[in-house]
Amino acid sequence: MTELLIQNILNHITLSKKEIDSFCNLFDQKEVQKKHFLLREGQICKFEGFVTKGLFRVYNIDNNGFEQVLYFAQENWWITDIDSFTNETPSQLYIQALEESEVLLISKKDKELAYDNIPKIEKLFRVMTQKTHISLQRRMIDNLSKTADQRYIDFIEKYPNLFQRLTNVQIAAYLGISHEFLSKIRRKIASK
Amino acid sequence: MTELLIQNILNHITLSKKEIDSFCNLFDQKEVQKKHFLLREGQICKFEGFVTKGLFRVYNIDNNGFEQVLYFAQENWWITDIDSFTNETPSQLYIQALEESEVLLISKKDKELAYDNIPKIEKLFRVMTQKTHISLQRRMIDNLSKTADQRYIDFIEKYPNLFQRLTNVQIAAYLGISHEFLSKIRRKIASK
DNA sequence: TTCATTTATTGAACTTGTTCAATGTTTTGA
DNA sequence: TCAAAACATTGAACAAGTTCAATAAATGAA
Repeated sequence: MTELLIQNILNHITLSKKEIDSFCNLFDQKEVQKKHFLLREGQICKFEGFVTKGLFRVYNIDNNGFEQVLYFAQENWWITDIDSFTNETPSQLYIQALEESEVLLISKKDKELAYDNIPKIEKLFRVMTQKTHISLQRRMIDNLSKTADQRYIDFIEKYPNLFQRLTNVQIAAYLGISHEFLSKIRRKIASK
Repeated sequence: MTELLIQNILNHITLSKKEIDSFCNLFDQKEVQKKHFLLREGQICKFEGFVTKGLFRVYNIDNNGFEQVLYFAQENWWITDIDSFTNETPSQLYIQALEESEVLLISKKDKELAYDNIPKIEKLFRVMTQKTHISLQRRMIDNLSKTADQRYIDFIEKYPNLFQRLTNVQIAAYLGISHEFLSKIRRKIASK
């Protein structure tokens, strides 16, 4: 199912049929079982992926064994550890399927091939990286300026769909709080 | 002084003399007095800047009037509100000189001109945006997983130079804590 | 120089969020 | 279908970080 991928690309830039085909052919489809990993800490992230089905979490495990979610990726989202992928260094992150999932994967070599052969691909990833950076910038500001209560309310409003599909443990790991405290926030909100 | 800019660009990609010249000519130099602003909340950020002298802070003011620093930019750093610049929407941020400073500014129009006329410029900003995104991703993980003590120690180690030039009020606003609490952290560290 | 402003420190009371342990519920996999 | 595992909630004690007010030191502008 590259139809979703094509739509996603055309959403960012315009490409000819030929260009689209030759780019999309660089991707391999992969099915990932629930709870299975696309990436583990210590591995070098050798792919960039586009989710066509299911849901992933990209997370860190800190020195005390607690997990922090960098982001969730559902259908139509891109997924990678850009740090490890770009610098070819061991990743600090885990990427795990939270549901039965499917991704289209492109290797670093093929991606660089595309940069060289299809000039607009450079623009595509320039624009996409800008957008993800803008999102992260907004999240950074929110994390610095808002209380956990407000971040939780914002999360539900911004990602109503993810809210349905995630457990509170996962949402708490994204908000940067313990799941017990999230439970208390939920009670407080519910009692209003 | 575009020499610093040229070095910065060549650090990311290779360009011919001609390409460098025609790109660098798109920048205008501007001097910014200490405490003066390059951007204020509500304005649309119409520039991307390269700092050749001095030091800036890019910060948010939240609903309670507290300031949070998104990043500092000293010599050899790029500076903009990428959100406002890209989407041409009113900025939520302030950009202020903390010292007598100088920047080279490029407008959105001229930057897009460069994208069209100098193909490698697309790669330049793709690579640069990737790098800033990687930095922010690391900071996000650190903010989610580390205590204020550790973030302060990391800051000193990572930016010894900025540490010298900044007040504790500014550093606290970057770490996301009150300056009083930073003072208590400093005492604790000093007493060891 | 001097006076005002900004910066840094401190303590006490307070708020936000964590930790731990217990309990009940839901989901899942064999 | 049934036992195990994961999930959600709660309370109590605790730790991390804030707020406010007071004081002293450093800086800056006239």
